[in-house]
Amino acid sequence: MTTQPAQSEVLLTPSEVATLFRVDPKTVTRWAKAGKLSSIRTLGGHRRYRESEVLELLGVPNQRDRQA
Amino acid sequence: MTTQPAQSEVLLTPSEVATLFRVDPKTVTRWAKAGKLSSIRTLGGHRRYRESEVLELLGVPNQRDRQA
DNA sequence: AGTGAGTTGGGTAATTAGGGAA
DNA sequence: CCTGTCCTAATTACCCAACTCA
Repeated sequence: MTTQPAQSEVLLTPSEVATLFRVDPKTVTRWAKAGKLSSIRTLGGHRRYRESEVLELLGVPNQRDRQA
Repeated sequence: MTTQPAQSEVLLTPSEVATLFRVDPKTVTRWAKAGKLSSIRTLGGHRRYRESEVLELLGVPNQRDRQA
């Protein structure tokens, strides 16, 4: 462990999230627009999603909260 | 490039499962509601089904349990 | 600087959920 | 007991052109 960025979060692209949920990328965009999924924007306006949040919604137990 | 982020289950839509079983999609929904088939929900409430589980129920030998 | 893939936006069909009755 | 169908409302999928990303 050397220089660990403060809070590095693994981000997923719209198509990656869409693949996980078996939906269209556009649907993921609607979820973000509806506030059901938090999104981070690139400087060009493209959306990125937190992997931890997506996996959580998919029902995949998180490593940090595996005591739940 | 659709990089696979994490181990993801391949999911099937209700109509796809219905086609495989030669039943109405509504029937698949009843199976899920009765707990006979596990389902994952999209953020909009639509159900998705695990391909591995469906194939298992169809009698297709699973690749992961091929040592059985 | 240019190319190809991915994303965004808006608009319109197609699926799905839910309950209920045959 | 199980399934297929009818109904309405909600969600999702595919169409386009323009922009961003790597």
